[in-house]
Amino acid sequence: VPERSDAQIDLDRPGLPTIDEVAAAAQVSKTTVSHALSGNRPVAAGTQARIERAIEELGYRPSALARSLKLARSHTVGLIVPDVTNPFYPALARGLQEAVASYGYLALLADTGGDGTQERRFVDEAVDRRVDGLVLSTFDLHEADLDDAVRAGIATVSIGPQLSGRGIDVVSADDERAAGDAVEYLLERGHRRIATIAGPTATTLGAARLAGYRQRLAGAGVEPDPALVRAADWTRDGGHAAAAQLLALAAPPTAVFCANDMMAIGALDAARAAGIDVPGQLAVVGLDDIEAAALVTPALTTVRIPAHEVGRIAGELLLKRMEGPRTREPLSVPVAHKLIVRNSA
Amino acid sequence: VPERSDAQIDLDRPGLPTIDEVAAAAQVSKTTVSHALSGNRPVAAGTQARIERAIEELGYRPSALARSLKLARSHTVGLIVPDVTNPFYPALARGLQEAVASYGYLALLADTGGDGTQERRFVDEAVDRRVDGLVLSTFDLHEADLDDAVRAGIATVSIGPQLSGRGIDVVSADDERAAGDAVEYLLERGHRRIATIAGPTATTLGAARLAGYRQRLAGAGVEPDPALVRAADWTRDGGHAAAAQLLALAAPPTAVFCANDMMAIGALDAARAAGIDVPGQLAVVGLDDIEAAALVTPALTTVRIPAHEVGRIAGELLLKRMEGPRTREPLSVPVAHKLIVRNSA
DNA sequence: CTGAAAGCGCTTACAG
DNA sequence: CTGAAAGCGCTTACAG
Repeated sequence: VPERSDAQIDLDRPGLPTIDEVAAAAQVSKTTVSHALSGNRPVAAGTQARIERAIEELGYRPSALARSLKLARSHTVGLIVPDVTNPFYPALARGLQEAVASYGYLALLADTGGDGTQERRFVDEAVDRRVDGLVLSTFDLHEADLDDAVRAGIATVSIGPQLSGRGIDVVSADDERAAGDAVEYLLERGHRRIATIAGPTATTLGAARLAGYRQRLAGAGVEPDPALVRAADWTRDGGHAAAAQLLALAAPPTAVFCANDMMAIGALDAARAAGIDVPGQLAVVGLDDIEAAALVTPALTTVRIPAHEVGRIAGELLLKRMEGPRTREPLSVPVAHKLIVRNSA
Repeated sequence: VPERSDAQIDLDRPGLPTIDEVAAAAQVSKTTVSHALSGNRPVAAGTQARIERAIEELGYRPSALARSLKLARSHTVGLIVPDVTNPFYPALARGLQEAVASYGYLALLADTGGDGTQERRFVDEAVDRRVDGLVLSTFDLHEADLDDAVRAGIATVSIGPQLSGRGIDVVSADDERAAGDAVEYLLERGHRRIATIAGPTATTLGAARLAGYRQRLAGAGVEPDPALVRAADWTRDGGHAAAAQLLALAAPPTAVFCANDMMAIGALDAARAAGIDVPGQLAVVGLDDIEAAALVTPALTTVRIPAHEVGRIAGELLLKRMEGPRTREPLSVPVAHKLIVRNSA
C-alpha cells in the first residue's frame, strides 16, 4: 500500500502554510525543508520527494518577508520616475526589470508626477522596506535626501548627473551635446530662426538641454532671441501650448527644437491646429526617440537616447553593488545618443 | 551640565540602527521604544523625549520588513495593469493610491504589457511578499490563478467582471452599454455605415465592447457588415493601422467607434495621414475619456469611464476587507459612464 | 509607567 | 544525510 500523507490544502484555516507545517507533513525538520528548497545542502532523494509532495499538497509558498528579514536582502529594487505616461520611462523600467530579473530581483515602479514631496516619500518608503537597490530619475531630489538610503547600504544609481556624489553611480547621456546635435542638424538644413521648447529650466535635465541649444547656436554665430525660448513641463499638452505661442509670434521661427519627444509631438499638434505645414513651414526636432516618435505624422526627427539600454545599464550597475563587494568607487557610465532623421525636419 | 547621549550616526557601521540600539541609547527597553513610536501605550514625557532624541541622533528608521512579519500585515497593496503608457491606468493608480494612503498603505504598480505570463508572475510575487490587497486589471488571468492569493487571505478586487467568484470584489463599468451608447450617438447623428475598431476579442473587455456595438446596431435595424469590424491591441499604433485599413475599403465607413481612446487617437492619426476630414468625412468616437482625449485635434468625442474614481473605489473595497471583518459576501460596484461630446463626432 | 520574554517564518552555523 | 537552536528586528500579552 503506498503511503499517502494526509496533508491537504486546508481551506478553513486562514493564511498560507508555514515551513513548519511542511516539515511536519514530510516528517523532517524544517532545516531539511529549507535545504530542499534552496539546494544549499544535499538532501536524500527520497526525502526530497516527500518534501516536494508535501509542498505541493499544502500549497506552500515561502514567505519572502521572513526570508528577507533573515538574509537582510529583500531582492527588490525600486525605480522612481516622474511620469509613467511618457513612454521613455516604461521602456527604461523594462530594461531594468530584464537586467535584474535573472538574478531574482523584482523591480518596483513608483510614479511621482515630478513632485519633490512624492520623490522624497518614495525614497523613505524604499529605505523602510529595505530595498536592495534604487534607481532614481528624479527632478527635485538632492544628495542629502539620500543619506538614509546610503547609510542603509542601498545600492543607488541616478539617471542623469544631478545626484552624483555620496557613492551614487550615474548612467547618463550627454544631454547638452544631444540637444546641441539636434540644433546642429537644423542649422545644417539652413535654419537660422530656431526656437526651443525647453523643459523646466530649474531642473538639471531642462537646464542641460537648454544649454546645448544656446551653445550650439552661439557656435554658429546665430544671434539668440529670447522670444524663441519657451519652457514647458515635458508633456504633450505643454508642448502644444508652447508651440502655439511660438507660432503666434510676429516673426515666428522656421524650426523648433523640443527638449523631449512628448513636447515635440505636442508641437506637431499645435502646427496642425494652426494649419502650419511640418516640415515645410516649421521644422520640428525632438529628443528621446520614444516609440511613438516613429508613429506620429509626420514621423518625428529626433535624437535617440536608448531608454531600454539606460535601464539595463542601471540594472547592471545595481547588480555589481548588490552582488559584489560593498565598497567601490562610484561609476559613471555614459550613454551614446544618435540623431534619427525622419520627416518632421 | 546638560547630559548628552553620545549616540551618533555611525557612518562606518554599515546598515541602519535597530530598535535595540535606540533602546540602549535612550536607556530604556525596546518595549518602551516601540510604544513611544506607536503610541499604543502611554510613555512618560521625559522618557518619550529621550527616545525621540536617540532616534534623531541615530537616524533610526523602523524596519517595515520586521514589522510586517510580526503583524502579518505588509501595509502594501499591489496593482497590476496591462499598459502604463495608456493614461487610463496611471489615473486609476492615483485614485487607488489616494484612497489607501491615508490608512498607511503603499500601492505597488506592476506593468504586464497585457501578457498572461507576466500577470501570473506578478500575482505570485504579490502572494510571496504577502501584500494585503491586490487590484487586478488583467486580460489573461483566470480565477484559478488567484487560488493562492485567496488562500493567503489577500483582499482582491477585479477591475471589470472577468474575475468574479472566489470572493473577489468587482468594480466595473457596464462596458457593453458604454460601447452601445457611443454607437447610439453615431446613429442619432444619422450614420449608418459605422465601423468599429475593437480590442482583442478574446479578452472579456474587448468582447463586451464589441457586443455593445453589435447589439445597438442590430437594435437600430442596421445590417451588420463584417468588413467594418477590425480588432487591434488597444494602442494608438494599433488604432492607426486598423483605421487605415478601414479607410482603404471600397465602401469606407462614415463613422468609427473605437473601443478605447488610445485607438481612437490612432484613428485620428490615420485620417490625418490619409487627408480625411474628421468629423466631416469620418466621425470618430472613443471610450475612456483619458486626459489626452480633450487635447487632441479634433478633440475626441468619447464615453467617459472615470479611471480615477474606479481606482478610488477599488481602494475603498480593499480597505473594507483589509481593515474590517474577514468574511463578507463579495461586492460588485457599478461605475457610471457618460457620453462626452467634443469635436471628432 | 516600564520591562522580560515569546514569537512572527525563515536560514544557517554547529553538531552528530 | 539530518536536526536543534540561535537569530534577523520588530510587537505585545503578561507581569510588576
